[in-house]
Amino acid sequence: MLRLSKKADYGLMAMKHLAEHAEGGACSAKDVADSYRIPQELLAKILQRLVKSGLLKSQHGTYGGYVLARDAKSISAYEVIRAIDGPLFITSCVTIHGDCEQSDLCTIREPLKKVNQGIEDVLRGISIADMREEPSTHGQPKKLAELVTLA
Amino acid sequence: MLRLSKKADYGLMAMKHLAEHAEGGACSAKDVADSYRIPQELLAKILQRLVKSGLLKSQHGTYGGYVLARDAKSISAYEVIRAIDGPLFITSCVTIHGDCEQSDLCTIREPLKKVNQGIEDVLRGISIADMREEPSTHGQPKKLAELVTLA
DNA sequence: TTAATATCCGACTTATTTAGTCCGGATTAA
DNA sequence: TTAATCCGGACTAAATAAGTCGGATATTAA
Repeated sequence: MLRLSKKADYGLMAMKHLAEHAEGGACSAKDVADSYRIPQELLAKILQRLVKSGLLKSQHGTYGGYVLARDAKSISAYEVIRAIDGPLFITSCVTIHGDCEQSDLCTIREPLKKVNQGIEDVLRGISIADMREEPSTHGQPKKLAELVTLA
Repeated sequence: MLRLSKKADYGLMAMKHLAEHAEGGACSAKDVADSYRIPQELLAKILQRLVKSGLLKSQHGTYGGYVLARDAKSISAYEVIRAIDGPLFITSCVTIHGDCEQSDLCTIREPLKKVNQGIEDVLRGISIADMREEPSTHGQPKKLAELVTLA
């Protein structure tokens, strides 16, 4: 159903949390998990992946935890999601390993690649910092206009 | 992983097929299934949902089958996907029934709603007719530019 | 009227993916 | 040394998706 996994959800929440608590040192996985009632062990694994992808830095030991590796403005939702859930492919047809069995029969792969690119662009266009903003007060659009070209 | 279900894939393939075979009367589920090696019974159910959603018309009996209910240009990928997979929500948080258990704790719902809208716009911007076009020959963008406004 | 071809629809099984748990180990600060 | 923390693999459980089956109804051709 084109839904984000819970892991990605949790990851985005954690990233946002870390962005908001950038002052005051690192946050532990437990801190974050408790704040949002996320299973601690699960969140731990998610944060580990974000470290391996270079989006977070970790600090072992007492008073250790995680901090953003870069400025929140420069980290896109796309990067977070991709780090957690892997490559983003809207089609079942197209995978890392190449194309599906029905490859020569599938006629919608090319068109859907463009849709895929469009969605990727949308996700690239929003940063962790953007997510701190409160629901727009019906003013003019606040930030950026993404130009997505189809077909 | 933000992936389209196979059912949605199959549905789009079938819609495209029907668009290309609009002349020459209805196509049966079997015809379409055989063309793309889709399990016949499965495709049948998908086509039935598309009928219930008003995207296809069906004809019982010998030489019966399915035809598009409207012009291929006026049917968007979004409509097809939604008919098959139900409402499109990128967040796990937001469902038909309202918000998730962590509602008051979830801080990313609002930002993601905008992303969701952006993706919806991308999918609304491509029609079944658009999918007939062959991979672009690196010319200028062929069709439409979607303006997606975030944040 | 009968036979063949279709759609229709719900229940069911199986496969795959996602979510969550568990445990032992390594690192660091007090 | 001890307590807090990250690390990472293996595992189980839950949820979803994919596919199957059986029977009913509608339509057309012979």
